[in-house]
Amino acid sequence: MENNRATPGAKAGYHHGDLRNALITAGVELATDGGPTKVVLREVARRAGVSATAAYRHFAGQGDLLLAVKIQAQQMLADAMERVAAVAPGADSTGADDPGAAAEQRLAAIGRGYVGFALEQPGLFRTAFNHSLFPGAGEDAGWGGVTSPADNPQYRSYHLLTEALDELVATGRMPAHNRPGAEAAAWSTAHGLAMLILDGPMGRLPAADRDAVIERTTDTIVAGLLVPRGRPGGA
Amino acid sequence: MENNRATPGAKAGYHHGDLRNALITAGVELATDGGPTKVVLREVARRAGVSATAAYRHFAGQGDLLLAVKIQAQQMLADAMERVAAVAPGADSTGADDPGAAAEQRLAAIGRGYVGFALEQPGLFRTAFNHSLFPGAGEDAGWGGVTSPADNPQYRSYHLLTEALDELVATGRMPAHNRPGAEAAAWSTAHGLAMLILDGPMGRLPAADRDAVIERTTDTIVAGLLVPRGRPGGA
DNA sequence: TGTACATCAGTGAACGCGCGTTCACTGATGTAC
DNA sequence: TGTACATCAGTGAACGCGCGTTCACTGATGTAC
Repeated sequence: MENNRATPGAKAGYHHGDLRNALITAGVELATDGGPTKVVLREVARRAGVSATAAYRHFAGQGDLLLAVKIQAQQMLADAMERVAAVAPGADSTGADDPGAAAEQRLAAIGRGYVGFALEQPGLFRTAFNHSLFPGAGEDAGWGGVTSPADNPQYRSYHLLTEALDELVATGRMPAHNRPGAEAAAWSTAHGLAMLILDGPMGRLPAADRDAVIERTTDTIVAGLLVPRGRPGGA
Repeated sequence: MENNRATPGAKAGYHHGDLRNALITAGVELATDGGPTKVVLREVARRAGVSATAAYRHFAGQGDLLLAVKIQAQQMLADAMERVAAVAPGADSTGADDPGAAAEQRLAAIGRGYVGFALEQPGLFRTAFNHSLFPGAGEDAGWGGVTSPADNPQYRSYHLLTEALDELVATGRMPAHNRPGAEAAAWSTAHGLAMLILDGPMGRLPAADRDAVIERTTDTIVAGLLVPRGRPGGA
């Protein structure tokens, strides 16, 4: 295995050139197989071909490094979802016979993409949602508020979800009064499904059963989002 | 702080009498404030007023001890849900004007109980779902299959959920063809909601907003469970 | 009821481990003149 | 273009820490006779 030098042709020397990124990459490697607890400063430095001390030129400490890896994992989740959404029907809002149905399928695809990433990359998924005990009490550990704008790494995938839901309203397929809080409901269901499969009681299901559960759960939450419900204040 | 002796009046001696349980109790204490990573053999033994070595008379090692604590945390979650369910309308299936509505409220109460436990006892909740890396690859780490019977510590709360869903069908409020997989959908939504509040982007919401999100998400998944959907094989 | 002895459930010292972090240092790079 | 020097980005040895676990041990308990 080669050291992760800045560019393949760059002469290997005392100065790395892009050590910060190389360390993050090595950290992501470790997170990929083993999750957040494997992201250990000394091993990350070792993988980058550098002394442990060197990491302190680029990160305040292990917690800071792990936070950077966490944010990277969040971005990789967002990338995966964008890839899925790009393929889903109605991605460009044109050419669909039934724009409402297309938006609905798009929402379901986003959910499947989310759960799919979690199952294919459990280490990264866990890292993205790592509950960091030590980066400072009360801190956000990589999350902005749910409604915060674009420098939140999760914002891209959150935005995908928002768009799909908006389109469901625009096409008349979802009642406007169902719209508030819809992101939370959709996201919660996908997230819980992923977690219960990874670490919970659904982890032992045969693959076919598991896929059926994913399908039915997706159908259920989509149905709940679309069906007219009592307006706020009603029963 | 006293050593955790078997019984208050028992004479403190060389032999503890109920050390296994005392160690689990100390482990639960640590898990309560700090989650699973705080459940460290030496500290558990210290809290029980005993040498670290003594723990090896009762557990194979740290992983085994943590597993026992995890199972205890699962039982405490089940207890909390039973408490909530006992208070919910229709708990005894009698005396309700509208049994269907009662069953629906009961389901919602179970969900709120689940999320409530997670928010009130985050350390225990995380411990109950701790992804243990080392108790042996391929092992279950405290979960039986979703359909397995009563020696599964989670079975009690799972059973509550099953009963509520069955009753929704029995009262005609939920179409029978919605029934399969309904546990997974309900559980996933509650679990994801809890997780996203604890470790995810919904952690920063003001309490009022957070409660509103919980309410709307609950409504959404319940609506999805109740509304007639396409039968398997349909679109 | 008393005694010998096996077994059980503790003790405490010691081990090795890998970690995060600090320290004084040094080689490489860039800039002023 | 060349040289002096400040600054930057590395090195490697060392520290203390708390952990899990092993070891030889010993006090307490229970049982056979």
